[in-house]
Amino acid sequence: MNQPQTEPQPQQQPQSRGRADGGRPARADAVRNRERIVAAARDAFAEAGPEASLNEIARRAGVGPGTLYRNFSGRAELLAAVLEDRIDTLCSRARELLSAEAPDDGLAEWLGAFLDHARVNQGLGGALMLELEATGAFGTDCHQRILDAATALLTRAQHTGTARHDLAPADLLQLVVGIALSTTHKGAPQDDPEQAKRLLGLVVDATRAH
Amino acid sequence: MNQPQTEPQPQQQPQSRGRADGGRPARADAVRNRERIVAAARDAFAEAGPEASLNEIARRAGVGPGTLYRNFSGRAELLAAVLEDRIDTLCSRARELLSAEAPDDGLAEWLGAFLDHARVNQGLGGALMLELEATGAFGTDCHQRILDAATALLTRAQHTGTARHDLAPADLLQLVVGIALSTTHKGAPQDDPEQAKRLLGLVVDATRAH
DNA sequence: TGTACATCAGTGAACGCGCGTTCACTGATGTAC
DNA sequence: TGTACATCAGTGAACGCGCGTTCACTGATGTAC
Repeated sequence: MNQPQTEPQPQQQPQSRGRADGGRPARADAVRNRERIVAAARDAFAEAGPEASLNEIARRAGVGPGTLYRNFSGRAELLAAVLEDRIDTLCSRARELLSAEAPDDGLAEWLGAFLDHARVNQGLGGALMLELEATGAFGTDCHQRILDAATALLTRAQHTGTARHDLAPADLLQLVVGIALSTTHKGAPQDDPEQAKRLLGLVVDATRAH
Repeated sequence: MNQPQTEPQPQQQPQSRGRADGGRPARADAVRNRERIVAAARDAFAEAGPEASLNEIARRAGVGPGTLYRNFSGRAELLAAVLEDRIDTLCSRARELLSAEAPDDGLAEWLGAFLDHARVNQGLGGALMLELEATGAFGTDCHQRILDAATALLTRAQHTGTARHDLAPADLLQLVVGIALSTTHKGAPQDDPEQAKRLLGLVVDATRAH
């Protein structure tokens, strides 16, 4: 029934971007640190996968763990930051390929790019994109944007190319994510990009009508 | 230069099977506990994936952690014990299907069984089988046996069926493992056996010559 | 331009947690008589 | 069959570890004058 005596003031809620919502421009060192954290996270996720230690990421970025938490609410948000520009790249690549000469080839090439993307971070890129983000706090954007890109390319290949009509974009993506996951081993003994390419080739073949 | 004072005697090295190498038959409670540990591990791996807590497994089996270590050198050996009879089943199924009427169908059906197997334990079954075992202490048996089964069925489908000849058994397995991995989500939000079946259908289609 | 000040990002020791693993001890089991 | 004994499987508290996360404090930065 009684209020806590020492209200420790909220503090510490993660800011949205480079600029505080209300007024002040962001401090220079704050911006720099945010960038360093994202860069460290990119490396760490690529090496150790999506479950890389957050303390380790902070250490690599040369900041205290508290600083990481001031900038990001947790792992999911950090992942999203890392994935964001990768996804931007994929989406604009899709836009280019939509005006490619052969729709089938455009689809195939984009799937190759998507596979490369999904294989970084030990396939987490793809896996979390399809899953964590859907439940994540910051919106379903990433997942949806990739799905939209795939849908556009596949639809075109179905209408003016030779892609089979009984194929859902989500299934196609899931299959490629599977290739990414199965070809990036846990402890990274040796991954095999050649095998990944071969497997993608099989999947691409499977998209053609009979 | 001086020897350690209290040599704590070796003790505790895991016994091979139900019978001690030298002489004595295994004690009744020892056999019972081993079985309970394997059963608990089977459940735990299925629920929490291959990284399920070993202490938790011991707890479920109603034994102390030390007992687990008396019976198994560690996670890998425990996994192998769990996988062993699953793999036995797959191999004998393969033997049956080798005399199936339509080689293509035999291959397709076995791949379905393999997919089911790989999806249990959150795809670990497949993943670790293809990887950990190769480096594991107890032999490359599991991996090799699965590969042999797949090779036999695929070879037959290539010679007397319609399977394309430029397809390696290992690639085919890897693709199916990928499906297993990508369709069994991390936190098990909802896995979707239907999607897994659809994806397998696509892969099976991809095995047919043009 | 130079200085005083308020803001708020950064710090990092510390917490609680569950993990894998060990080992001195206990006691159930099977054996010998 | 009944009893004494030796073996060795089982026990579980304890260890060290790294994790995610917190928060009282410090001090760099940008602003106002």
